[in-house]
Amino acid sequence: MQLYNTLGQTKQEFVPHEQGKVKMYTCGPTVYHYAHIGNLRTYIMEDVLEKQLRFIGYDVTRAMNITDVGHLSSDGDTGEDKMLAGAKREHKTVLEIAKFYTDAFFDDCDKLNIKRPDIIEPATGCIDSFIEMISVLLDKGYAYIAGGNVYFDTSKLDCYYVFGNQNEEDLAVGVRESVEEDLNKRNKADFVLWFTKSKFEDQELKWDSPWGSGYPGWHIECSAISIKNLGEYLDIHCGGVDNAFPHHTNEIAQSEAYLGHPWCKYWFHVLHLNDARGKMSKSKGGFLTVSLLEEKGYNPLVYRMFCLQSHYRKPLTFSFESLDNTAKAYGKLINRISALSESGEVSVERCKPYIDSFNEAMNNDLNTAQAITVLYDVLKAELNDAEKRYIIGELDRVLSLSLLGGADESGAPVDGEDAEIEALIEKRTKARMEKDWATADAIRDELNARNIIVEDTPQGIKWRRG
RNA sequence: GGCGACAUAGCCAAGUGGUAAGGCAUGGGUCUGCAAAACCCUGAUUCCCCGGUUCAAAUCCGGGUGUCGCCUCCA
Repeated sequence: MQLYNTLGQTKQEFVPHEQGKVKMYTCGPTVYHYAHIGNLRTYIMEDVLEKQLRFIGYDVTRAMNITDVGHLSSDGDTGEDKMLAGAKREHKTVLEIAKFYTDAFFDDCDKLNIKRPDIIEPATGCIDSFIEMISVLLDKGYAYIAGGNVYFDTSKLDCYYVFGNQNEEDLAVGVRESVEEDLNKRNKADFVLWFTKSKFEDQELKWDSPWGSGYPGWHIECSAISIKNLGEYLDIHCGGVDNAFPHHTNEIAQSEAYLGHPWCKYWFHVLHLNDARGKMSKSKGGFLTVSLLEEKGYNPLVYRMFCLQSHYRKPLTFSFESLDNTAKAYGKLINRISALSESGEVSVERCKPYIDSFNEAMNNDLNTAQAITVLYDVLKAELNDAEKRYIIGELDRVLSLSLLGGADESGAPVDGEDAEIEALIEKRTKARMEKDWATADAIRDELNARNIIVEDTPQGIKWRRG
């Protein structure tokens, strides 16, 4: 498989550290608010990566953290911790907030058919690992204590700026308004490993450490959780582009200083979802969530398809015009697939070329837009319906667009409402037989008003929820 | 100021030197009591601009322009 690696900024052949096995790490959400659909774009693309790796035979182990502490300072450093601000806003404790939004995050993932990582670790459960790692960094001379905090000393590294050719002198400190320079730092790029003194004095969660009561820095979490669960050699580290610097750069610095050898070989970064104003972000407000899309009548999987039609390394601009476009396309696709019968013998031999071309697209740096066109090729192909269903089912193991409709059908048993609809359809059929078009159309209008779509096909009348 | 990504029809988008995939929308047609669905047909003399290399460039090189991101909160 060819993958673009931010480390080196080129497409490279993917070769895991241990043959046949892939260790994958994902920077998880900060659970102080709902995830917006831009956040979810990253998780969708990572999900596709993981599933494609499994599809072509790798044994994948994937871990993700839940940030319920640390790197939570509020937007613009207005003096409140994000988790604390969330807690105050909703009159809950920090841990209650974390639990609530963690659950909300996974609900959204479920709706988008995003598989749970094998390992999910909240940061608050790994404090001992952070302390152990920081202790080693101090012992090895990669860290120092100043003003009550423990800092990582970037000048001890041969190469700090691993993702590009930056010079430390060019770093603009405090570019953002209201972010102040930390005078305890020996070098501009140094970062905090452990806080005991911070501008957020009312930190709700604190832990004892050799350096005093405090809480972990913003970057140590991912390194420690990854090494603890996936070992000393990581194959793929994922995240949104905005994490490349400084978060991932710092992770590499501290992990390799701690381990004493190279750590992660491939860095997979997903570009942002933009709207007319630029990057969608929680701090700007007006962001879209999965529930909001549902309220507007969109199936969340339409958003998944929207993401898959683009490439993960391209900025994607969101607009309702584009989403409507995809909603239409998705509806048509599902329609065509559900019209397929179960008849015919499946010849794996005949199906193979389509699966091959799907893999060819996907193994070329996850060309999902190209991979989706295989779906259309299959529908048009000279294959029997059973074969088409078989191929689509296989491809959907990676695409996860519920193309064969499983979830919907099993989740909607015939209930009272269905029986009532069936009765109305029956009545309309009778009217049509008698050429009583007025009655037939009236019934159809009534059903339409209840969001039921009625279609008169040569095979009989079909109905579905719109 | 420094670093990085992106730029193809109304929209989403493939394409990595050989003469512009696919999807949605549009228009026309078949079918139909009508509608819907389905199916068929219909689109860029051209790939942000200007140079260069080549028999041949959307694709390579040089120089611009524009949009977006990062430079210690961010997916």
